[in-house]
Formats: sequence, C-alpha cells, structure tokens
Amino acid sequence: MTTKPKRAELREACISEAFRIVEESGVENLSLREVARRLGISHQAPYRHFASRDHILAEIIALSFDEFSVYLNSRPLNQSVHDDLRHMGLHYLNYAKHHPLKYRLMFNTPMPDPVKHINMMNKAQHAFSILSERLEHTPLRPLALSIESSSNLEALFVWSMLHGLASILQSDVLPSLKLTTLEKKHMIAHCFARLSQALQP
Amino acid sequence: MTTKPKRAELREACISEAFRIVEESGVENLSLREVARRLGISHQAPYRHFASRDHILAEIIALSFDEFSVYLNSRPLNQSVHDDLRHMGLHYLNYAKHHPLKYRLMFNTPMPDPVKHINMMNKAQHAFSILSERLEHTPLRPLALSIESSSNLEALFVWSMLHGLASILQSDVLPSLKLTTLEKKHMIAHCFARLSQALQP
DNA sequence: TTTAGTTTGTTGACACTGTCAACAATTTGT
DNA sequence: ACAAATTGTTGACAGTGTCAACAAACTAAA
Repeated sequence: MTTKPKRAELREACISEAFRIVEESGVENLSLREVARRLGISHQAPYRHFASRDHILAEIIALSFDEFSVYLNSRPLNQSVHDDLRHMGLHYLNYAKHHPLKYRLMFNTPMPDPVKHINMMNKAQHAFSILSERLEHTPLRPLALSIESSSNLEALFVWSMLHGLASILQSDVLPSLKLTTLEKKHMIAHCFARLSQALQP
Repeated sequence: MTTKPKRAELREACISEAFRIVEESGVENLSLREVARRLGISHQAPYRHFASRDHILAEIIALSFDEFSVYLNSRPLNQSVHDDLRHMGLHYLNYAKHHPLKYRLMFNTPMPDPVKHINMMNKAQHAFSILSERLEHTPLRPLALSIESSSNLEALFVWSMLHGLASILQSDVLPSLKLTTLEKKHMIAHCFARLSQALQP
C-alpha cells in the first residue's frame, strides 16, 4: 500500500495505484474500492477525480500505450530496414510476453467509449504510427496492381500477424492444441519467416 | 424469456439461455442470476447444475466453438486448394464480423481453468484442426531449410493473421487510426494478398 | 484576516453480482 | 410405500459501482 497522498495529488496517486493493480492481477481485478483501500482513503474519494470506473480505466490504458510505444522504440538500431522491422516485431512480442496483463488491457479489454476518451485513443494511434512509419521507409515486395497498398495497410497487415501471434501465445487454448515441443519452439521463427516472404522484395 | 422448463431439462435450458444472453449483450453481462430470472427459477437453482459461473461459461464457450467449426466447414467448395484456403479465411472473418460477441467469448475472454474444462478445450482444438488439415493438403511456398515447417505451424501462422485481423476489425481502436476510407475498404483484400505472397509457391 | 464559496473527502445507502448454508419439495430406487 | 438422493427455494454475506447528504479543507474576495 502506498503512503497516503496529499490533496491534489490524489488523482495521480489513484492512476498509478490502479496501474499497479492491473500489472499485478489484471484488469478484471481492478476496482475503485480497492484503489481507495490501498491509498487509505474512503471508497468515494476517487469519484471526485474520475466520473466512473471507465474514466480511470481510460487513463491507465493511455499509460500502457505510452509504455508500449516507448518499448517499441527502445529496440536496438539495425543496419538493414528489414532487420529493423524484424526486431520491432520481436520487441512487440516481447512486450506482450513480459507484460501480458497490460497487453490484454490495451488490446483485449472492452474499451470505454472511445469518443469520451480521446487522449487514450491518441496514445493508441501513436503506437500504431510507430509501426506505420517504420513500414513507410521499408521497401516491400510489390503487389498485384489490383491490390491497394499504403504504409498504413502494410502496418495493419504486420500488426494483424503480431497481435494474432501475441494473443495466441498467451492464450489458454494454446496448450491444448497438441503441438510438438519442436513446433512450440519454432512458432515465432516460422511466423517471422512467412512474414518475410510476404514482405521482402 | 423462455418458458419455465421441466426438471432435468434445466441444465440444458440454462446453457441455451446463457448462450442467448452472450449473443445479445456479451459475456460481461452474463450472470447466473439473470439466467435464473429469465427461466423463472430461483437464483440458486442453476447451482445444482453448475458448480460455478466458470462452469456454465465453459459450456457456452464449447458451444461457440462447435458453431464456429460448423461455420468454417460450411464454406462453398472451391476448385483450387488456395482458393479454398482463401475462402476459409474469409469465412473466418465473416464469423467474427457477424457474431462479434461470440467471437470475443471464444478468443478474448479470460478462460476458466482449461484443465477443469477439457470438453471446451477439445472443441477449440477441433476448430484449429480444421485449419491445420486444410493446410496439410495445400502445397506451400518452400521456406529456408533452417526454418521448421509443419501443417500445424502453417496453421498457426494463418490463424495469427486471421485472428489479429478479426480482432483489429472489431476493435474500438480502429476508428481512431486515421485511415482513409479507401484504406478501410481494402484492408481485408490487402492482408489476403500479402498472405498469398507468403504462402503461394 | 475573516468570511463566503468551491472543491474535495466521508458516511451511508441501494442495486447488483457470485456463492454458501439451511431447509423444502420432488424424484428415484427398493 | 417409504427411505434416500436429487433438485429447488429462501436467506444471508461479501464484494462491486454509484448516488445522495454531509463535513472538512482549501481558495478567493472583503
């Protein structure tokens, strides 16, 4: 439990305590009352700073997107652009692996009404733009003329693969799929190889 | 509300009522008490048939996987194997699009302990096997020798892309990504084109 | 500085949830 | 037909989000 905060700092204290709760035990165990309890304040105090549970949720989702963006950008510099894209993908998967509860918070949680939480959506958009901009400067295998292309579309494709893979890797279903240990070990490498085949000229 | 069921049919009635609730308003609004209310029985009656909420959840997840498997198999027959794979993918996305709440139930919901709900896991495994078996009889572009391959691995790759795409398409984040209407319109076609490039010999 | 007004925190309530325990009705097996 | 087991009901408890009424504390003007 965190030390009892002074006035005016309560809002920030609530957010970081809520963030901590999600890190520790997942969004389904986040309750405003638990936040209040940990901060040693009354169960209604947080309501002076957040209109509803959704509003504090939006804050910590935004925080997570920030953290995620920083993590994506913290990848080592790579010589070739395709190597860099690859490392970005691996970084993506690493974040999901090491912060599964926060990853689920961002991507697997029914979100509060986006229109009411524009800041949150902007942070999400920013994380996406990292991927999109990386692809903007990556020469790709040409597609048939009938197929529309743009760095956003390529980013959506790569993101789909990464998000799907990250989800499956941490899914409860995976252990029941009767995969050999060899298959389990090579999942990521295989998917990245196929991704290269799709993208590399 | 369904008609009050006779004895011994209560278990089945609970399951289908719960299934209906999820279809209508999503898993987060599923409560045993609401099920009981709709069936006109006491709030505790369902507990004679399900040890906990998780147990009825496991039942309707299993049901959803069944429905999903049937849907995947209901695709029209296609001449070429790659065409068939493509249609399978489109069918996958169609299911997610037309049954978003059930799709989320299967793939985006923290599952009850898999070990305690083996039937549910078997149904999930069966849905996966449909994809895996399709890939088993589809000639694919060869990979580098250092890269492991198997129909399961190929299925995981395709599934990753499909699941990622399906999730993103129904995500609340999508509208905030500043995509042009043209990009939105071509998302699916683009991803499938890239998928073909990855897989087609 | 004192006072009035606004912001923030507290207490208590309500409706909702899952689940336990005790009891009643009903069905089943002999 | 009666004993036993199964199934259904009622009532309770702890947990949740949130509203309303009230109290304390900070802020701004006199």
